[in-house]
Amino acid sequence: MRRRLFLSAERLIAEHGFELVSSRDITSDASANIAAINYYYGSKLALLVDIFRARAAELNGERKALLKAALAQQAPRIDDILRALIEPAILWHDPERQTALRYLNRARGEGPPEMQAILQNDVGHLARFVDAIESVCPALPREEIVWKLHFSLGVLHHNSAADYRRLENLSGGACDPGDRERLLERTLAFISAGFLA
Amino acid sequence: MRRRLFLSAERLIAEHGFELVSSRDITSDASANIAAINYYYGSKLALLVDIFRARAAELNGERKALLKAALAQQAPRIDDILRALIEPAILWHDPERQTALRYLNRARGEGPPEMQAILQNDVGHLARFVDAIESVCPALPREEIVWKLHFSLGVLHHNSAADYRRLENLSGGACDPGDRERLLERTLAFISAGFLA
DNA sequence: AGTCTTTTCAAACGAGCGTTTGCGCGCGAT
DNA sequence: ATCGCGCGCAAACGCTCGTTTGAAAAGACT
Repeated sequence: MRRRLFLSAERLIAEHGFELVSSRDITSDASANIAAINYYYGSKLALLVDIFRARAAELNGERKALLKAALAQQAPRIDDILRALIEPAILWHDPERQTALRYLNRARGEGPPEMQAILQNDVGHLARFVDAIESVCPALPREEIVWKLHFSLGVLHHNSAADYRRLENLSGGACDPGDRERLLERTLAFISAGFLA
Repeated sequence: MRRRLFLSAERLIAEHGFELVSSRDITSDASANIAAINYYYGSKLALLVDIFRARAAELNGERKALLKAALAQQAPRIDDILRALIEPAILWHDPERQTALRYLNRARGEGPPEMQAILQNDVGHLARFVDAIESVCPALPREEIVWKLHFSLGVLHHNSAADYRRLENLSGGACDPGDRERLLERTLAFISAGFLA
């Protein structure tokens, strides 16, 4: 039942957003009683933060592993490092992980203040990427690296369903965000160019 | 009174977000009665959409004028076009316009569905930029231009107070988002490089 | 079988929300 | 002086929200 609440909450919020999903929506989707959320998680907020922590840890774990592999090469290039940052966030495409990604994306923008505080303060995993880029491009001042990483995350996070619908309206359907492999290459090309400028 | 409600709603929402500001917050900030919003605007939503439309029109009007000026040069470069896109959104720094910017930024992420629908469908002003870039770089396929414009808007919109606090946490205070002129140049350099890659 | 713990359930609680009501004030025009 | 009207106001309405309650049901263990 705990797990069912977790998955229902995650899926409903990924689809409709944090503001539009009530405790009653979640418990009825999970075929549970209204009181179940408070019984298992203490509060609705605690459930949502639990989901957020679990999925963020999963994502950052993959990033960390890819970064380690990239740095283990004998001559790592900045593309490899940036790829380790963005690949999991673009290529997760089995249904459960895609849902998890949409949940995390929403949490960034519309999540409760407690989540936003975590996002602001937990920068350890990003600091690893700053260090990695510094080791590969010693000429780049650290301040410059942080700024460009900030811009790159802007590109990466600009990936909500609403953003895509605008993209398709603008291109008359020529741009297909469903082709994740090409999206990854396009994104990587764009931000790599920004770093090498 | 209409104007007072407009400005109070805009300022409070820019500061605290759409979800945390109630009709009672707005009317009490404007020294008005709780019924004033419905009397002057019909509903709270109508007021918020009114604010959104007014400020978006103001912003896009400035962009349009700058774009026209850029294209009037005898040999316009892509930097000039991109600058017309991002300069108003970065350099507005008198207090009222800064508030307006924060309101618009929030509307993009946490605004009510009606606003998000406008953002998705009103792409005319962006189409002008696609055309302009096409006229300057005829070699770039239109699909490519739209993708890169999409990425550029990602960089531009990654500008909330929360994003900046993370940036400062990550850089140990070395990055100063308050220096708007430098931020403009940094941003322009990053996205221009992406277009020329 | 009996006891104790864990889980499920219907019902209600209190608070906050956006909105509506209906009365009365003040002011300009007749 | 009074009528009409735009406006301001206190109060209440109906609704949804997250949470709590207390008892019934299910399960575990001796």
